[in-house]
Amino acid sequence: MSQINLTFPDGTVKQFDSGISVQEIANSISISLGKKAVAGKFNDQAVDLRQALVADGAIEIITKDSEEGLNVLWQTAAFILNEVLADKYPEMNFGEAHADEHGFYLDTEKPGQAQLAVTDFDDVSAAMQQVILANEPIEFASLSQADALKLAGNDPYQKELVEELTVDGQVAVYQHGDFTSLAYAPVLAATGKVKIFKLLSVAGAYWKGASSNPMLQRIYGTAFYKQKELDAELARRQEAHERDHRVIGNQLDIFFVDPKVGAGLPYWMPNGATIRRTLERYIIDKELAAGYEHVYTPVLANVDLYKQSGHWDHYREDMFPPMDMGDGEFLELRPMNCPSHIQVYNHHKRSYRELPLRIAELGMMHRYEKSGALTGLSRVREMTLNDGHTFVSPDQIEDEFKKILDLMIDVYNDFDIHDYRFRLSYRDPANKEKYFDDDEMWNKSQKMLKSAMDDMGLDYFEAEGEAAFYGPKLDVQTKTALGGEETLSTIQLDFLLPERFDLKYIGTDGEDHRPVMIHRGVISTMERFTAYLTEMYKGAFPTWLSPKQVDIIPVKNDLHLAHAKDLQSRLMAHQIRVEIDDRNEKMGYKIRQAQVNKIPYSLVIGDQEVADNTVTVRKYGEKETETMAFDDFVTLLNHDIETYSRKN
RNA sequence: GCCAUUUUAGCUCAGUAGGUAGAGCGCCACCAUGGUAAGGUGGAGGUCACCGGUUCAAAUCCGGUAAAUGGCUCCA
Repeated sequence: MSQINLTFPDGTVKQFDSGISVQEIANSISISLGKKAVAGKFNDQAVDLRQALVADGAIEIITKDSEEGLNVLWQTAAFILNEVLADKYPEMNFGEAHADEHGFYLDTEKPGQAQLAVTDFDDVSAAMQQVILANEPIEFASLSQADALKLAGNDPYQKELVEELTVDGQVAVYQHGDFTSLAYAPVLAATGKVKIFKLLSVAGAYWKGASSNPMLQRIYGTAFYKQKELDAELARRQEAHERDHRVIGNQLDIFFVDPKVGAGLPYWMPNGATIRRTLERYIIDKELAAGYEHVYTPVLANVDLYKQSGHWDHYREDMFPPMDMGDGEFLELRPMNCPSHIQVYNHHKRSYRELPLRIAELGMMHRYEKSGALTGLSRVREMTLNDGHTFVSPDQIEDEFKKILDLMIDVYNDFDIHDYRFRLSYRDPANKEKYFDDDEMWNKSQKMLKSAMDDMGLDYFEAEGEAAFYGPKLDVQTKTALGGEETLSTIQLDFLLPERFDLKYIGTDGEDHRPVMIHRGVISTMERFTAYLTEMYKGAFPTWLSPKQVDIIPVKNDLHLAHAKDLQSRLMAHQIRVEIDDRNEKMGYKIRQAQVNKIPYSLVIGDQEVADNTVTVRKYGEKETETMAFDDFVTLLNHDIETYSRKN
């Protein structure tokens, strides 16, 4: 019998008889591993425990309690869901079943009928429970492609999947009773191994993720070995909901969107406006210190400007339609600020001595986002971007790129933002028509970005098809409360617009030269950044950002209100945002209100405080109070604000 | 834009089977009230998203529109 060499994760290589199964390999290592094993990984590809191995390669055992082990459980739950639905609705078509970050999903289609709905979940769940209780083996088998196609019947999606999953004329499948499913990924060996599951929601999803394809009905669910784990997952979802900036934005009166005015056009209430104004002042000061010059440019411009920039050709579906002024002029709401800043650059003849020239603006722009994409403050149709365009000579690109990154990292530290990853966003080579057509430019600038990142020793990942139409980008990717990934900051290299607008500077040689543009946004749009911070802080903004910073609570209005008012005006003289709660309510009630509204500091003022010129301070989220001299409290506040309440 | 669901008081939600609306919180008033998470009583507040249809009668049934939510596609 021939032998194969298998490499284990720790690097050791062992020899086995060809045809050995993953389960047998696990057993050979230890009895406990054999028991805990739920699947294997062969050359980084998840495989069933019963898979026979006949070639050399890297092997890894996936255990029940690992993250990948959970995927096997989810895949099994999806298999059972698939089986139950196929039994209940013989005419139903099925797409792939998959595990994702928090559970599984299965794509379904009832041709020409009402699709499966949440109201069907009780019935379907009950049927799944029966399959689980029966606890019968799920067989792992291999069919010829012809047999598999026969089983797929009239289901167009299954037919396509059979073709895709065929290897050497054979298709791996799982079978339980009369039901056969394609093996998309490993499942457990028996239906009873799925202990706790829950169907969660339905949603539309395009077949193969292409909007030109039919839309299937996707059923989402999750499963665990223990009820406690499911409870924890449901609690996590609840916590995510409570963190959602739309929920907090409503509770704390930060913003609203009025359908009368228009979808995606948010109103900033005084609390939100205070946060925004604080952000704007902050970033402008940072930029001034970094050598930027701020401008104001119009949100409307002649459509010709965007024809010249290329937005008209490459970005039109995201733009509001032009306004016909009736005299041959067409005005366009700008979707980006770059052409405006180019006009600023071009307003004077420029010398190499002026470079890098850094133009910045809190630039308001309008993009016609698809209705289904709009989300609270994080995806809107009118937004103000912390925009900046740096014009550099080619030899200054790398240095300027690093300066911008330094600024970004500095700013992130001030906000205590640490959970993010860098993405190098390239154009999609298979889809070149979406981008400006200049291979050399793309290759050159993509390489340049990568080498600058390597040079700075920063971790990043690369993504094709994420570039802007005019050039590649470095994006900073963060997570929203609900788990979605969003771009916060971005730095983009642009060799194209300088060409299109014929930008020049006079070099040391007295000749004209072409500058390069770097587009950058550090704190994103005011809208998205506010949404992000709201979720990150869960509405408990650090003192410097908090709409209300201090809440003064007189113990008894008759006796202490006058003193409270005196304290208020003294704090206001220090630019502190302070309110007095002089309602006819008990103290406990007012303390509760201050906590519910997440005000950083509550001050209780009674006889003692009036007599000693002290304040009794309760910090948000803490139960203890501290009585201190008023002046010390002012010092504490100022320190808090000056350091942005950073933890480090 | 697409699929599904939803839309009732400022907010969160009830409203059973068609018979023209309720609660809690908030707001207002009065009473009570001296130390760290909800004192009491009363009151105001709603074209039941909008338009149309079925019906003697529609918050409730049907159709359309808009918006929101969950996803998909697309993006700061």
